[in-house]
Amino acid sequence: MTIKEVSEKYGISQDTLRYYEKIGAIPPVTRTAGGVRNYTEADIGWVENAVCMRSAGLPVDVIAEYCRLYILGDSTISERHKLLVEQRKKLVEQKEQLEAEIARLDYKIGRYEIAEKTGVLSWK
Amino acid sequence: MTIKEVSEKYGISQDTLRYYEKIGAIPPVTRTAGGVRNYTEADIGWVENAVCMRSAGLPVDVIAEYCRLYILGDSTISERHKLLVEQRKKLVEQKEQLEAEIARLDYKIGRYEIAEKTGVLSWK
DNA sequence: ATAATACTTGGAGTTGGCTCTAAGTCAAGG
DNA sequence: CCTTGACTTAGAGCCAACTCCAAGTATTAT
Repeated sequence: MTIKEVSEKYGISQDTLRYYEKIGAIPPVTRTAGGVRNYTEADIGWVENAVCMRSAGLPVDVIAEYCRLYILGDSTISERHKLLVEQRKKLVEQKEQLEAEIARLDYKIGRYEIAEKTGVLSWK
Repeated sequence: MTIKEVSEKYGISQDTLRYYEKIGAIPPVTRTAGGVRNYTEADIGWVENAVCMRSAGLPVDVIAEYCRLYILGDSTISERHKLLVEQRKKLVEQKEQLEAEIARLDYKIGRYEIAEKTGVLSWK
């Protein structure tokens, strides 16, 4: 698969794909004899991994660190495990923040709906 | 309340408080005769609003826009309502992204736990 | 009154994550 | 072979959200 196809498949720019490779958020991509990127299924799996992690807000350096450990082989299994658990914890915290803010907004929105019916906004 | 106290109360820097005021994410803060910030309860309410919204990832320009509309008065009630509803929608989408990624991580973490028990990591 | 500390401002610098540019190379159609 | 368009690189530029800095003013303790 060409960089263009992968870019379209995941809705990210070709620049971003090259950037992820440069910083190590995905391992070096397979190339043709001429040096052109030719993504294999495995390469695409790594792209998908990076895209999912980013869409949840994981920083690129964490993704790169995971990737680096993976390349180092089995001796890094427990480190990778630890990294994933840490990141999971952060995501759960973020989710709780989001839920709290959604609840806050719901309260405010409720007030606005009353205000629009009655013409009175009884607060700040 | 001084800027230092507010900063400590909410765990954000004095620089950030001044920055929020400069860009309009909070309305102009009450001052002493000498020009020193002296946060009233109302000012603190706005700070809390900004901190909550930011912690959920709402961009500062949206917070500033809400604040601007608020200052314009009752004629902007329906606009403010709309803004809140839009932002709520974005937060719900983010939350869904987070949940999906947490589930993905749980799957991976499960694999690592099996790997650490059996010595086999049966995948990539 | 004076020193030490906390505040003020405008503006420059930093970080993360892209995004764009320039100059050159590769691949397919005519 | 030659053109056209997609690809390559290193490196510069951009945006959001701070964060820091310098130079000056205010407040507090002695």
